[in-house]
Order: sequence, then structure tokens, then C-alpha cells
Amino acid sequence: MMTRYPHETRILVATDCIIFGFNGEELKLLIIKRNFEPEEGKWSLMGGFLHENEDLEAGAKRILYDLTGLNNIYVEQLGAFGKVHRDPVERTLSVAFFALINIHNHDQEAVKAHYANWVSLKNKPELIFDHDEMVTMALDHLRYNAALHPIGFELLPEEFTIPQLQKLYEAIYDMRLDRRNFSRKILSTGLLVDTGWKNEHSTTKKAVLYRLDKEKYQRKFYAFWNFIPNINPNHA
Amino acid sequence: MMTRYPHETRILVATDCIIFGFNGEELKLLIIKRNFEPEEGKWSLMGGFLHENEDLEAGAKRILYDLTGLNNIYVEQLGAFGKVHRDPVERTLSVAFFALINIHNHDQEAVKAHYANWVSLKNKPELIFDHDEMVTMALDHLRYNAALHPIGFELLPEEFTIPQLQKLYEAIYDMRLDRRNFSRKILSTGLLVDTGWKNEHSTTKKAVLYRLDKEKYQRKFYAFWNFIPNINPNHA
DNA sequence: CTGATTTGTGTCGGATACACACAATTTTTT
DNA sequence: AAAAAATTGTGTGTATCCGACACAAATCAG
Repeated sequence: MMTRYPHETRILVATDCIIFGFNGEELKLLIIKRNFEPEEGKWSLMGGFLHENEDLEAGAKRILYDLTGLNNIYVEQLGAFGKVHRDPVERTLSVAFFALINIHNHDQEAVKAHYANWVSLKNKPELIFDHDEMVTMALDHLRYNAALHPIGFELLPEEFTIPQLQKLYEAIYDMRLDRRNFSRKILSTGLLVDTGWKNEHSTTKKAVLYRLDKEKYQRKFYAFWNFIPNINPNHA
Repeated sequence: MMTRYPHETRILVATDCIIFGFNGEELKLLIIKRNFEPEEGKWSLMGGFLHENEDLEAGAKRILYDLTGLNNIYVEQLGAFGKVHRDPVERTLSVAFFALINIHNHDQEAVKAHYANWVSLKNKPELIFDHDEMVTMALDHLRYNAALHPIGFELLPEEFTIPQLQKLYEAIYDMRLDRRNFSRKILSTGLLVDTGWKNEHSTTKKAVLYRLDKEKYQRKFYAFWNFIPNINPNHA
């Protein structure tokens, strides 16, 4: 191939995926135990090199499909990580992707085949390269954006109860929320549709199952603006 | 150099800068008329290839310094643009950087030497490659983030009046704001310090000059949360 | 000095946020 | 069967905030 930028250096480009899930109690991160060099045996994010004729986002989706068997994952680009020596083997620029999945939907076999594990964010092992930095950034991103946009639903099953939703938010922000105010606020957005069913798993009073109004979800992507109070130290 | 990823493809990496300024009336964008191939004679963002031993952010700052002579520019990474054919000459991944500068501070000679021009956002020429897309994204980013964080000050001189600040916000959001509510809100953040001086340029009542409290700017980076009303179609 | 323009400050009514109380449903216990 | 325990659903009041709006002060042109 004839190139017209002959004197410039070309470098490797990879994508790494920060994949969050929620098990009903706490936030989980999907990471792999590497059975390949370099850093074999250590923990890292799932990632891979970008192919020659592959768009960035397509590369991320390929990697996500490989690991989870899922195609319709919520993905956002977090940003490029480009420190010269971030990969000690050879300079590699990595574009990090932020992903939210329903933890019960993924292909467990594929996950096993990649030696992948869901780990709690609170006691996750140290990761290779700058992957810890990426996870920190992704968690900040989640907290920041879940307060402004209704992206939290991506972590829940199709049908869910308001108490389940509240537990998700309490996990994300590591804080307790008032049940009554939470319910009122969430219902006032108009994003939830009563399915008419009730949660049969509960051992006490069965909560109503809701689903997300997908059409409103598009129109009201800003519905959570100012949703979580005092994330912002607006006062004092 | 011996590499351990022998079978992967390496690609060119560039950075492009979306540089905003404010002239007191409207938002401006700094772009260059290319006097080099490819696309010579057309308009584009200022950019360049990443050097072999240069960090990403350092590359962006180098390019910004080249063009403006400024070192302390407010810069954020916007994200990576990686479409396979975005540069028709050879595949190039570009990391876009968002920059805000005080339009009166830059080195006019350096700008001239690069055939650069400040253009109004409302009638900017078409740019090469995917640079128009980058500008659109940068403008969205500015609107989104200036509503949440006090970054607008980066576009103003050290000392400014509240009416000047209001004009800036009106330019960013292309809407009129109530003078009295704006003043009350802005002062209630505690970010502004009265310098004791007045704007001698005015031909009518001279407004008080304020400066930003830099220490509080750090502590209260969230002070503008919910600052611009109804950016969010929260209702209906 | 009068009028035009711009800047600074105040007020009022409606809406919203958050703290908190009570009623209803389901299973377990006695 | 009745009471207790756990969880879910709905209501109420007060303090605060938001946005609409009125008036006073400063500056200059004429």
C-alpha cells in the first residue's frame, strides 16, 4: 500500500471494555484472568487490538460479543488512553469503552471460556497496565451520568420493581435513599409503565413490576437531571 | 526495536483541537486554511500527528502552543474518532481535544503564520474529513458542561462584569436570560470576587468588575449544576 | 437638565424538595 | 386464626428555590 504520510510513526490501537453489572445487591465488574502473554495469570479488563478494516465502535462490540454473547449492549466511549509506556511491551493506544449489561442475560459459557469473572467493585483485584485508572474513570462516569440520564435501567432486567431500582441507585452512589421520596420522584418522570404483574419472588408484600417506556426513554434522556440530591456540593 | 505483537496492524494517530473563543458578542471557532497536502486550500481544525515518544495530552498541548503561543489553555479530551476511511489518504485515528481560550490573549503572529482564522460558529465554512462532526460534538459538550460546571470563565478575560458573563451564556445557549435572576444566581455561587474596579469602557452605567475565585473554582466545580433552566425537557 | 440606556437590588407567588407518618399486603409465628 | 414481622404504597407539611416582574441608581448625549 502506498502511503502519503511516510515519515510518521504508526502505533498499535486497542480497545478495552469496562463492563458493569448489578446482582440486586452490589455493583459488579467483569474482568478476565489472562491466560496469554503479556502479564499472564494477572487480572485485566477484556480488550483486544483493533483490526485493520474495523471501526472503533465495531471493535468494542466485537470484543463485548466475544465475552458475553450479547449484541445489544449499552456502550459509550470513555476516551483514549495514550501514555507512552502504558503497555511496557510496545506502545499501544487504548480506547476505553464503558458498558452496562443485565447481569443475568449474558452467555455464561463464553464468560467461562475467557476465564472471566464478575467481581465486586469493593474488593476487586489490582489490574494490569492502566486498567485500574480506566475503572475509576468509568465508575465516576457512571455516577455522573446516572444522575443525569436514565441509564441505570440498562443494568436491570426488562421488568423490575421500584424497590429493586432503588437498591441499584443505592449501590451506585453508596448511600441510602428515602423510599417514599424515591418512589414519588421516579414515578413523576413518567418513564415507568405498570405491567400489571407483581414480583412473585418476594417473601413479604409483593411489589408492582414496571418496565421502561422505551419511547419516552429516548425523548426524556434528560429526565434525571438533578435526580440524585447533593451529589453536587452546591451549598456551603 | 523488537516487538512482541508482531501480527497486529499499526495505524497513524493524530490529535485535532476544537478551539473556542468569545469576542463579547458571539462564539468563535479557530480553524486553519491548509497550505499543505492533503486537502490544500480547504478549511480544517488545527491538528497533527502524535510523535513517537509523546503522550496524548502533550501532543494536543504542543499543537495548541504552536498555534496560539499559549501554555495554560483549558483542554479536555473529547474522544477518539476512528472510522476506517475518515482520512482518505491513509487510516488515521484522531483524538479530538476541546479547548477554551481567552480570545484576546493568543499570539496573533502565530495564528497568522498558520493561516488560521476565528470564524463565527453560525457561518463557519465546511471542514475536511469528519471535522464538522467534531465541532458539533464539541459544541454539544460546551453546552452540556457549561450548564454543570463553571468552565465558561475560561473564555473571558481575568476581570469581567456580570453583564459580560451573561452575554457569554446567552451566546453559548442562543437564548435570552433574565438579567436579575442571572445576577442573583451567579453571585449566590460565591465564585465571584469583587475587584473594586469598574468597567471604564462602558458608555452608560459602569458595571462592577469581578474575577473568579480560583480556590473556590476548584472546590465548587459542581456549582453550576442545574444552572441553566430547562436545557432539560424535564416536563411534558 | 432631561431622556435614554444600562446596571444593581428587591419582592412575591407558585412549585419543588425533603423529612416524616400512616395504611395495606404477605408470610411467619404463636 | 390471630398477631407479629417485614416490606410496599401513598399522603402531608414546611422550608426553600425558581422564575416573573418593578423600581432605583449611574452615566452620557443632547
